[in-house]
Amino acid sequence: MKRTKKRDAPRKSDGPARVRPATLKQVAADAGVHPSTVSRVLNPGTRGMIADDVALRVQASAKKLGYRPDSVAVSLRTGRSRLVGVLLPDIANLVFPPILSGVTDVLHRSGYSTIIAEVEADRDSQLQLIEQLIMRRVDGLVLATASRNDPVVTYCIERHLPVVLVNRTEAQARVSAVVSDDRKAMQLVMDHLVSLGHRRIGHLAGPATLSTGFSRRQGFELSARAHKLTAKEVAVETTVAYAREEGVSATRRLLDRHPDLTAIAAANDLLALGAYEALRERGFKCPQDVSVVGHNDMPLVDIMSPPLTTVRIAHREMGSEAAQLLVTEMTGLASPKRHVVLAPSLVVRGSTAAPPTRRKH
Amino acid sequence: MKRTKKRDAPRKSDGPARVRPATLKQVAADAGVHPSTVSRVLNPGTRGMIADDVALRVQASAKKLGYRPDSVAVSLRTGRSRLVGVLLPDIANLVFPPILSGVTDVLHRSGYSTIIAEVEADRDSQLQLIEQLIMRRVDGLVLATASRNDPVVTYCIERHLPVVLVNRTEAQARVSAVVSDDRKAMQLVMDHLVSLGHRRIGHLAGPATLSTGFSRRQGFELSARAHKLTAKEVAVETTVAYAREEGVSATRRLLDRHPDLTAIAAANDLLALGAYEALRERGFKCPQDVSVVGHNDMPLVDIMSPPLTTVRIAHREMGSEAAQLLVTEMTGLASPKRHVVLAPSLVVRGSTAAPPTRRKH
DNA sequence: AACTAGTCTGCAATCGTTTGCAATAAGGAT
DNA sequence: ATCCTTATTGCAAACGATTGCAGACTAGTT
Repeated sequence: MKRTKKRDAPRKSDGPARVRPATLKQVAADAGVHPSTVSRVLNPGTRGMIADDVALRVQASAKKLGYRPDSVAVSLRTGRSRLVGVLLPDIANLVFPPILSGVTDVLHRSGYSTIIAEVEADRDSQLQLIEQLIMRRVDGLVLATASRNDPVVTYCIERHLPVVLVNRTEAQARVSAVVSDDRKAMQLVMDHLVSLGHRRIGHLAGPATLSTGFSRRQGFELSARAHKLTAKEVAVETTVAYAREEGVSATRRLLDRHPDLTAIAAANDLLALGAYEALRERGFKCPQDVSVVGHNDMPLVDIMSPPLTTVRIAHREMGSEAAQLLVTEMTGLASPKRHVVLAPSLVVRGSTAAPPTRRKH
Repeated sequence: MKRTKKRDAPRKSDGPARVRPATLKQVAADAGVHPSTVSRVLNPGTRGMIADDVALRVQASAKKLGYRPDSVAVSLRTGRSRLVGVLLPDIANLVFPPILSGVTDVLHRSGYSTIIAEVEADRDSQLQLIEQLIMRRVDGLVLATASRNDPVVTYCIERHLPVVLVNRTEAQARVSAVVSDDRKAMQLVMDHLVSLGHRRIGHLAGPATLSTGFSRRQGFELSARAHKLTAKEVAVETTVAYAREEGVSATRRLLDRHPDLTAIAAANDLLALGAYEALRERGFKCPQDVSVVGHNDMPLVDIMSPPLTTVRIAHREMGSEAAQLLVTEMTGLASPKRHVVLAPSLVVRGSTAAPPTRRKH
């Protein structure tokens, strides 16, 4: 008995045979042309090379067979994957979902898929993760994790991998970034507090390694000076992470050192909520005794008691803006590193009021 | 002048030449062996085929050149991508980040990357998205979006694509799923309320199309019957989405129909927070006049006023469990569809108390 | 001494596209 | 009629890995 060299696919059925969609070759066979012709018809850039009648025939076949290009093969051949990596410090932090949402929305709209990774602060694990993403040939990266001096950014620059920073930026301006105007934000906060009559104001600063922590503190100090607050009137306590417990302990320290302050400007809503706890614990009422201001206007702070006065940042827009930047940067061409600074706004709610006329002991 | 056929790579410099890592062939050349040998050395499964001395030499070369397998090429050849898709209804919903976190954690640990997509309820856009993921040859899917009768699940089954549902499940049990015991949870809630002395209890039900909405309502009704509450004593209002405003309006309707109820069991924390608002609006105090119970124990509900009594679900564990299931399912072999049901627990806080002895008018 | 069995490694095809180059045909200019 | 463009399509080589098959060599058996 003579064996045909190759009938169809021998298809050794290892497990449930995954149903594969039609391939270029099959479409070509159906339309009676060469695979390359099909490719050219289907790619907008080369569509013009092919005569209209042939193109129509090919498109018909493609539609008939339900052809979808295999993006893995495309990636291999072209070297671009239409994948971008998004690195987040903490998915569970309420600030990031809107950013992420904005990022993925724009990217999907531009035909990119996103690989999302939550990374620890640990540098080595970060680099390892980037390695993996590069292995997957991501076309670009969105970093929401940048510290003011970030080795990951350096690494990407060396690898010529397009990167956009979002929310946090680094000290040097080596790559594009989209951030909120943190200094300006603190100015708004201070203007508000001072106009209410506060002069003894404390600041719960974020980590100094992050641009948000650094710049907000700077904003606080500049603004304090602008309002001619003395060194005795203002106080700063630094935290090592944006977390409620950090806010609690930092507020305690603040109150220990300055028992007579009448307002606290926190670098972050979670810190502010921590302040709520610490104040309650010490028997202070907010806002009657001490006013509190947060930062970020994250979900639910509007229904705390008291509703938190805070700085609103257009997080979603921040994300979509960053994605937009990345898309233009990935399409090659010149890359004029851009820095987009979004304007924050103050949302006044119930946690700020005029300071008490006399300090209760 | 004679042109060398191909010196190195002609590398037409379109933009900044992306730095490519070493390839198999280069390692092979360095070690003086055939590429296939290198492949065999580096893949644990075939490592045994190669003599130890050769293997050592190859490994040395690989390390020296910093070789990393190109996963795109691997995908093309093997048909598996080590990518899984994760579909979420709403990244900004505080319930999903912990789930996501659990999922990605386990998957990364197993060498998978995750493509995360936020999808609209719209079925067509969902299917289109799945199409895209299949195009990318994802090895499996985690769905946090399942409705009780979900076309996406059907689609995946037809495509023989491994799927695991998380948090929400479908009415039939065609695929593996990890969910919380929603009926049991409502029983805990009702036991708590009844033991406090409540009998006139309202339920803010979630969408009936979702297993959570459906089962929690069912749990409520079964439990009411078990406690011999009459049809007049209990009331249910359905919402069309898990959102605060929905909670507000549904609570209004509930109070309109049953002005004398003393407790509200919500199918979700956001609905419960909506109830807070509606109650305040009508001049009812929680928990003095009306007790409220939520569901999910999402972040921050512990510092609301009053702190919300709610059902705690191990969301992160739910995610990691689901990922685990998916991993075993993706490794092929037999796939014994499993249904993991996690036990919920009641967290009693300040929003529940004994009913008022007399109803204030 | 010949034959069989067993190790180890190389060969070459393949996954599904894209793309430089060559080939063909048609049309216009001379 | 010949030559040169120009438009259209096919050919075949990549991209970087995996893998069935076969060849070479060693060792063991009769």
